[in-house]
Amino acid sequence: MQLRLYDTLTKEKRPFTPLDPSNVRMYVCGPTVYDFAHIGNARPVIVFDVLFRLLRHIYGADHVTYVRNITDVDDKINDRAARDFPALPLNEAIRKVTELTEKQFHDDVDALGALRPTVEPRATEHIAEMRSIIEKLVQGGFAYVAEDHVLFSPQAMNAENSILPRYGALANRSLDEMIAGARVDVAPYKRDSTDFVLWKPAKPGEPSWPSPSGISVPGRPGWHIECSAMAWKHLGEQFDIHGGGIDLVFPHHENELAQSACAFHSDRMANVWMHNGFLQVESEKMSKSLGNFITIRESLADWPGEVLRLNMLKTHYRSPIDWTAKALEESAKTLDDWYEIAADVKADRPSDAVIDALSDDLNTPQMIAALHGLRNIAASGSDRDRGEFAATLRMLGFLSESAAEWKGRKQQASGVDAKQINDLISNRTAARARKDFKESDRIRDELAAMGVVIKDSKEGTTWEFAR
RNA sequence: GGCCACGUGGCGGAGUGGUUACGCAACGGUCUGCAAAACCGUGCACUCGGGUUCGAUUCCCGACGUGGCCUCCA
Repeated sequence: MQLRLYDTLTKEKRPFTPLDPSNVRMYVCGPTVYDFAHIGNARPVIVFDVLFRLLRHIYGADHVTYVRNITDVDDKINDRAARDFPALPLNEAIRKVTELTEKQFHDDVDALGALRPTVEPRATEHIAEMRSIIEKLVQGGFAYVAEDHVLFSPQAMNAENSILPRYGALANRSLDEMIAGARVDVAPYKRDSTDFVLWKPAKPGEPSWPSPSGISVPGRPGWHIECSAMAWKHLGEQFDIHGGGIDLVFPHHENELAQSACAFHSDRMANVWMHNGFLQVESEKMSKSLGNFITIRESLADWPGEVLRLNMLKTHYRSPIDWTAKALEESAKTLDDWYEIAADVKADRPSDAVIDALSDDLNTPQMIAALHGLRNIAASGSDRDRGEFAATLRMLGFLSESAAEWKGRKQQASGVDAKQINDLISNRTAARARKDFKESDRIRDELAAMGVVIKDSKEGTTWEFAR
C-alpha cells in the first residue's frame, strides 16, 4: 500500500513521494537538555521512531536519514547551570548540565525502544551554519541589524512576490491577526511587532560566539535559527519530512520555514510537516503546579519501556492522549500475552496488515487491531504464524527481551522469593491429591495475598504475578 | 477576543454515506473439587437540533461541550 501522510501545511493526507528514494530525509525537533524529559516529550520520540522504522522498512534501512537535534544553548540551561554548579565558571557548568541531561535522555528513550536517529546534531556545533543563514537573510533583505540584534521580518518576506510561501501559512493565520493579537511588549529595536530574533547579544558570562553581519559584540543564536541550520547541514535545503509536537507549529516551525525558504529562495523547507498531539495526565493538563508532572524516568520505574511505548501507540498520533494508570495496566496485560506467545519465537517477516495500517498516516490503533488478529492466529497456528507475529512486533520495537526476562522483571519488582512460591504450590498440589480442599484453598489465598495467581492445567500448576 | 481540532458502546479507541473495528471490563458456556487461567460465545455505540439524501454515526449549517495554539513548552 502506498504511504500516505497528513501534512499540517496543506491540511490534507496525501501520498508520500520522497525527493530521493535512495535517501529519505526526516528532521524532528529534539529536546532542550536542561532536565529530565517528561512523558509528553516521549510522544514525538515514539511516534517518529515508528515512522523511522516504517520508512526503513519501505525504502531500506540504509536509505533513510533521521535527524533529531539537541538544543544545548538556552536560558533554562543557563539558569540550571548557575543553580546546580555555582562554584564552576558558567561555561563549564553549562557543559556539565547538557552532558548529564543528554545522557539521561538517551537512557530514557533507549528504554522506550526508540532507535537512535542517524544524526543527533548539537546546536552549539552549528553556529557557523547559523551565521551563514543569517548573512543570507540580511543580504536578501529579509532580516536587519538593530542594536546588536539580528531580526527577521515576516513583513519583508510577504512583501516579496515570488515563489516564497506566505508567512503564517503553516499556522494558518495572517500577519494582521498576529499584529492584532500581540500581547507581549514589543522590544523597542523591532521595526514590527511580528519580527523575531535570529541573533542577540550575549550577556556577560553567557556562552557566546562571534556575531554575523558586522556586529562587533559577541552574541548567541535565537531559538528558531538552530533548527534551520542543523536541517540544512544534515539534510540539505529541502527535505522530506519535518516533525515535532503540535505546540511547535507556531512560532517555532513557522519561523524555521520562513528562515529556510527565504535563505535558500525556496518554495518550501520540508515536503510534509507532521505534528503529534498533546498528552494529558488523568484528564488534566500536565503541569508542575498541578503536581501531575511525570518524567519518563519515573514512569520507567513503574513500567517496562515497552509498556509505555505500546500505551503511546494506542491513540492516533494527531489526537490528544489521556495518560492514565488504567490504560497502562491494560497495555501491560497485552504485552504479557504477546511475550508469552511470541518472545522466544524465531522471527519470520513482518505482516502486511500492520504495514498497511501504518501506511495510512501512521494509523497505530489500526495497527494494534491487526496485531491482535496476528496474535490469535499465532496462538493456535503454525511456527510460521508465530514467526510473522514475532517479526512484526520486533520491527515495531517490541519483544526486546526473552519471555523469561520479561517475566523476571515482575518477580523482581514484587520482591517475592520464587522458591517459597514453588514450595507452597507443591504443598497445595499434595493437599489437592488427598482431597484436602480446605488446605489447598488456604494456600491459594496465601499466594494471592502475595500477589501470585495460580493457574492449574492438565500439565500441572503454573503461576504469575497479578498486576 | 482570534485561529484550530475533537465529541463513537461501562472504559480506551479506529473507521465508514447503506454491511464485524479492535482491546479492556461485563455476561454465558467448556474446563475445574471450587476457582483462576485458557478457549468458545453474547450483548452494548456513534452529543443535541436542523438540512442534503432513497438512506447519515459518516456530508453541510447551528447549538452545547472538551482540548490546543495565539507566551517558554513535545
